Amino acid sequence: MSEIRTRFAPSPTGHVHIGNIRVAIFNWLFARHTGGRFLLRIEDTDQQRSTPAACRTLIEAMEWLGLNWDEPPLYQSARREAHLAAAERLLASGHAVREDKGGTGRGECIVFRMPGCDIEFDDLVKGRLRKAAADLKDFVIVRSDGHPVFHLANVLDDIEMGVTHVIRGDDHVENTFRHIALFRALGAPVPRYAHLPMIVNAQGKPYSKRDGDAYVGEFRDRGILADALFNYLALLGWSPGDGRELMTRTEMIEAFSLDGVQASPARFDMTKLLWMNGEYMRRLPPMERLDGHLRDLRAHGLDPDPAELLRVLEVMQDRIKVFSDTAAQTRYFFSDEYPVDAAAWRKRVARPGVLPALDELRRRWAEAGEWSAASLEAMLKATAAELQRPAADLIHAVRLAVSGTPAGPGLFAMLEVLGRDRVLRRLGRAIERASAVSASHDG
RNA sequence: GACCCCAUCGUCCAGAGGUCAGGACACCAGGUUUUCAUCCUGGAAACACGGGUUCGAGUCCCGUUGGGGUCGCCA
Repeated sequence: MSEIRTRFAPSPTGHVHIGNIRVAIFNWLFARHTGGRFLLRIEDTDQQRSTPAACRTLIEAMEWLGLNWDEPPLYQSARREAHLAAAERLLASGHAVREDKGGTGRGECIVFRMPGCDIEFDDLVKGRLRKAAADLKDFVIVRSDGHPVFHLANVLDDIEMGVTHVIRGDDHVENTFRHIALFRALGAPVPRYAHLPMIVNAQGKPYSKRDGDAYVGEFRDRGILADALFNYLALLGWSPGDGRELMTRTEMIEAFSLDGVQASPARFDMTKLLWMNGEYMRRLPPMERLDGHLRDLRAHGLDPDPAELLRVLEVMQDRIKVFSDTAAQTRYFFSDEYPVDAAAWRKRVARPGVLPALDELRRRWAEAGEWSAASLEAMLKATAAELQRPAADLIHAVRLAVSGTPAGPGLFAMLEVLGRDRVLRRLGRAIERASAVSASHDG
């Protein structure tokens, strides 16, 4: 019984908040670090919200993040009889009484009597916490409609599961005094407690429904990698102490300790998460990223051949930092319909002397024997030299003409992937458009 | 209002009485790159305030201010 057992005990709703999932991460890390067990309890006693779909959402989120549990999950709703039986025992032992609390006329409920002494405990992150008896009030453990209340169910299930360390959100500290009294009245050992500070939004305020980007599913949909989110969340309120930030699961497990947990709330910083996601992204082989990129492209009405996408990813290198940026950054590889940066166009294409040069280049590339990055580059430079223009002028113009944007991968690698047909077609189209514009200006 | 908790660069963390208060993200400047991203170099940037304790305080104590949590027959 000296084995450490932690648990994550969410009440399933359709959404899993990042604050909650971070609690799960800390429980998981602590269990894995100590060689203990990480358990899952689903507190599904709220009939309205705890739908099967909500439970599925929760489990999916945990699986996505790799938060595996070591024993079959306990569904709190299945424990009702046990909860009620325990309430009877508390009644019998005099720890609880039946009464119409507050005289509501709703009938009798079961009220737990606080022991009347001060209660204190050593919180693993906040230190010694104490509450005077006068500030501790009796509370309902079974409602007049016969339903067990959270406090009772929670404590009883922790006993049932043999939980040794309760790691939960800061918002539970006040409950802990009552829970400790309950454990004692029930004759069960009191677990150790660790209360994690809350995560607040960019404004430093507690998260509310109005805040976007706060549900685990939204991060996944947006293309954030599970490992990146896990790593980022683990670092919110905890650090290994030696400055390491990008860490593997193994490294985090090895370094994790509740001593290193911050007692003050942490602000969620999307920018840093995005940076971290980029770091994880670039370490991923293209083959492994394929699905994520494909999903974004399809969501934007593009459906490229995987082999072609692979070549595109190759030339894009680490420019795409989150899956959801894929279509925006690579559309021109898969479709002739892509936006054109008007300001850049004016600056690099609609310039005197550029059009004839582009036209000459198009003629030479049309007759090129070999369509490779190296030969294309050689031909462009030769052309520029002969026309006595800086190669950069042509390079920029061609880039705009074939991709519509001034930013992107190395031009020649890009041209090679684009292929001769598309490049010549777009060059032609660009020349046409540019001369039409300049003609109208002249007239 | 009562009870409790918290307080180091803009943000996340280091700092367990003696450090030029360190790192990361973001930001700014320069370099590399045909562009962008990457990469490299450099820079600006913090101990909330006031009292103590101490030879010495970001570190300990008290107060102030500011932020947060809880005060349900919700979980």
